[in-house]
Amino acid sequence: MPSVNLPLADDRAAAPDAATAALRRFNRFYTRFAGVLGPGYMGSELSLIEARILYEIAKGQPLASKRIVEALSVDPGYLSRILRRFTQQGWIARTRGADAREHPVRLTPVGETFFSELDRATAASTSATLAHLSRDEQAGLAERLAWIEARLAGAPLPPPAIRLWQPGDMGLITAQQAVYYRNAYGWGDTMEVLIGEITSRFVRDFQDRREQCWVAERHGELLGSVFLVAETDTVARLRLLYVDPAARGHGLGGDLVGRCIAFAREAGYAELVLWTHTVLASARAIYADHGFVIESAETHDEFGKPEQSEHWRLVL
Amino acid sequence: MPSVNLPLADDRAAAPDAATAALRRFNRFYTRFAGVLGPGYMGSELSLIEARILYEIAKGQPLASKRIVEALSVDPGYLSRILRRFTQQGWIARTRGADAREHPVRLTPVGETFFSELDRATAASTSATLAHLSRDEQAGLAERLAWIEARLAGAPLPPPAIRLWQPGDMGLITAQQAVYYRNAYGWGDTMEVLIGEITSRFVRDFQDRREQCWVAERHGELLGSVFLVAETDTVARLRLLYVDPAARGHGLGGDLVGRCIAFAREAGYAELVLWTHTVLASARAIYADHGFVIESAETHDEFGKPEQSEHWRLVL
DNA sequence: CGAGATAGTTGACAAAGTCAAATAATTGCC
DNA sequence: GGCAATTATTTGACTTTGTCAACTATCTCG
Repeated sequence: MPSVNLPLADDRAAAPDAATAALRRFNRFYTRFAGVLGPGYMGSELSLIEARILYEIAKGQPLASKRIVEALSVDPGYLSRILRRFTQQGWIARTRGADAREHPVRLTPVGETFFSELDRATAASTSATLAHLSRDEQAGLAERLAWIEARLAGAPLPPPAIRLWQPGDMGLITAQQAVYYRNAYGWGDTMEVLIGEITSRFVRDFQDRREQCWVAERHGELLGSVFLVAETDTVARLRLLYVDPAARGHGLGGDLVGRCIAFAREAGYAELVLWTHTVLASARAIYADHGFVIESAETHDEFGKPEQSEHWRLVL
Repeated sequence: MPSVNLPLADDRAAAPDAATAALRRFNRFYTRFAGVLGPGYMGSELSLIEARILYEIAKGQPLASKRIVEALSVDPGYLSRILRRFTQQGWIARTRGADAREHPVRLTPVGETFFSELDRATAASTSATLAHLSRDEQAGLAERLAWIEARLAGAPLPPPAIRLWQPGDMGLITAQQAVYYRNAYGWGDTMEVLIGEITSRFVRDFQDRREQCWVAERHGELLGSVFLVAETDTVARLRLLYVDPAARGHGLGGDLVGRCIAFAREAGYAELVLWTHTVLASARAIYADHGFVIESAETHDEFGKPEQSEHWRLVL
């Protein structure tokens, strides 16, 4: 379910701290929403923290208190008492760690049973919340949650996955690049038409063994793409290389070009050509890195304003 | 920043309760994330609940305890004590309501000052969390939060907004319809090409006064679209009417067709024609409702399998 | 070996939250 | 109009939750 990020005119008019307001609003909403699920966790006798602690133990198995304190930022003294209660319930047992200061805990069989029941009940309750959503909406929800978590956590994002094209990709690619080149370089509607024609033609004339399109995707978001099309029997053309600004600087463009070159060699082409523009500095750097050289240059006016374009070639 | 929901092959392979797992995971993440902001709210002396109560009062001004209890599901006794503390602090004053059982509270000037400082501090802190995100990411975040809140709250979704097309829409429309017709009717790649060509041509030959495209959008999601293009001087053609399954049954398709008809009349066309398929029952119903009648029908094989198609006409 | 750090526990509290009974006002019903 | 039932809020008497600092048992490093 890939989507593309298209900043549009009306978004720009929005207040600069609209995002702040949105997050605060969501915060209010979610504390209430989760709070409904929360106190007296899922009808069990556990409080939310206790449930979280049990979850950490179940996940980490022989787990020192210290780890729980770190993971949940709970007071060590408080934790100690909770763990004693768990022990009295027969859910956990203390073990000896390599370091004898630690008294790692693990679930007893009774604890395993209790936890798995709790887990199942929680899942069922969450699932019920989601029951009124359609399959597509559920998938959309999961994707959005992952996206949000990644950004808010400030955690390093996973590298985008590169895959072959599939139906639906062409339109997204067209939209993404058209909007990007409009915003970044002021290239007009003709650009959108041009890209649309290239992608349409690609699907129409697609030759399995001699042509290909690669797409980079992360959390359902399109982050880059490149096309390799047959020009003649011996010449292949690389087209529409694109890397989203959000994904630049991690070698994604190079990866995509690398795939093209490898594929072109496999397919038995003698050379690989491409057409690009002088303003597209980072793309040019990638081409140069991979051994492409400029054959010729010319200025044209197809994008609504004059641009210097260049023809590059790589002998395979 | 519209996006489209494209259910793809690999998504279908995902476990049926992937969404449940995702929500539970997010729950764990967000309680921790919000918890960081939470206890000892934003460095103020208030707890999270106290801050929320103050927020409700500031928002609702003369506000009966009862309302707060409802909004926040806090214990009335507990609230009573908190309100007494607020009164002692000089932040709020009790008033008499029309119903003398109620003792609505409102902020004193001191309270107003205190609240606005707290509010500013909270906003600043939230804003700081968002500082490492780009403009686009912030906008994307806000949209996703709103989307999620709407689904999880189970609140009635706002009706989609209908607007005129803008750059980038064409690709999204193409992708959306291509994927939909593939999944729902098994129409193949030619369909994607066909739609892509129609949308490309629309942008290329766009005539401001005689042609138009309307797009329905909600929370950044494309939910429907329709095109009106000039066929001859006196005949206009309605093309590519589409309403997302998620938005059906609320008259959106009718609205879109209505806009086309109104525009066609304005623009001075004598008639409006369209081409559709017998399997597209709901679209056909809309056309019939708006006075279109079938002129002719034929079977063709352009979509990868034989389909019965129909030509409809409306005299304006 | 011994000083200083680390993991966990305990005692003594403070804060947060709950529940039922009490109070004051209102509504509905004859 | 009067009285029982209901509603909004408060209060007392609790329990639970959470905090902080002191304490014990180990470990680490020179």
